[in-house]
Amino acid sequence: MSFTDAENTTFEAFPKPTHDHSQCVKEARAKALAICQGRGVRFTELRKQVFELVCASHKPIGAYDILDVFQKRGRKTAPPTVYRTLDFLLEQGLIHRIASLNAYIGCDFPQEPHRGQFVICKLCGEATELVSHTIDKCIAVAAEKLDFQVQSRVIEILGICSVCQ
Amino acid sequence: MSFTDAENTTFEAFPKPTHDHSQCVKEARAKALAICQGRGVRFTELRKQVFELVCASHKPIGAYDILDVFQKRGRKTAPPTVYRTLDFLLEQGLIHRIASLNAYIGCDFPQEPHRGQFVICKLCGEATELVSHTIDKCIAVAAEKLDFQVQSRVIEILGICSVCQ
DNA sequence: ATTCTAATGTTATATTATAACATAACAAAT
DNA sequence: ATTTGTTATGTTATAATATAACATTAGAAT
Repeated sequence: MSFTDAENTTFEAFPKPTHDHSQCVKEARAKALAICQGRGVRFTELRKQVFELVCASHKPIGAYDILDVFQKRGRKTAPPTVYRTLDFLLEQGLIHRIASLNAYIGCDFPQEPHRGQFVICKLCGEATELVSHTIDKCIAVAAEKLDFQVQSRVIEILGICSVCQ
Repeated sequence: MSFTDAENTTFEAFPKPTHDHSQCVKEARAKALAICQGRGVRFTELRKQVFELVCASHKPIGAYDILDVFQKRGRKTAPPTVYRTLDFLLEQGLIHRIASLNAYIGCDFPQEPHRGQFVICKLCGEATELVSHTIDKCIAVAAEKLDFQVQSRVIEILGICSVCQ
């Protein structure tokens, strides 16, 4: 579910506990595969598995959490394998990194590469992606005034979600 | 130097290489001292020294950089000492943490506690603090729509500053 | 089949941060 | 000025996050 309000902010609601998450992951994987095929880059088994782990919930997941899962599955894996794979997924815009948590989350709008904006619940850990064109605009205005060339940005809003209040 | 534009964004220009930085630090230290006295918290020698190191430039500085300086000065210091002191300065709003760099920078507006918004040059490392009420407003609107209680936020804009272009 | 490149494996180590407990410095009250 | 309670700092160890450097494997393209 997503909105575009008067301020031109598009965002998803905190994922309802009731939503069919297996379906959610399935769609994300199909999208990711299509994007990779379209770009002529390989969505290997390893990449697919890491992507699925990242998308397994709407809570950002740490690199070492991913590592642990692989190791518990009996796959002997070292940190560089995980980090490289995360880097690939980041480059392709299939996931985002949450700097304030050192963690990773699936991108809800992978079709067009963009910088994520996130609302993150400190209690349940759920994170929601925002797309606020007003914020983008405001940043663009400030950047222009400073004659500053924007390359990337980190926008993370932390607090308590409606479910956890 | 600071501006407030039509979008209600207040910000400082990238510090001119010509500005009198020793004066800049001196003022910051006086302000910090006054704030601590006003609040009845202690601005100890250690805290003063860490604060001065953080304010020594307009580039965010890492905790271990601070540690190195202390050790080079012959003061036997361990990480917890530095981190605790940084935590104190953060709590008092005298410095900010830049999540995307794991680094710390002096706060330009310590009188009233706030969450920083930063523009950071990836080449020279200089960082400038923004205060955009438009961005704040936009976040508030989105948060209200999501029924989300904002506790803190991370806003960091990375790119190339006018000097480095 | 060969060759080239991209992907992954492997080992080691760098960087950032905190837990847990010990000591010291300071402030307030006797 | 001593005691007492509290805050600040010291100390040791280790946790958590991330990357460098080089070896091997798997795919793609000829």
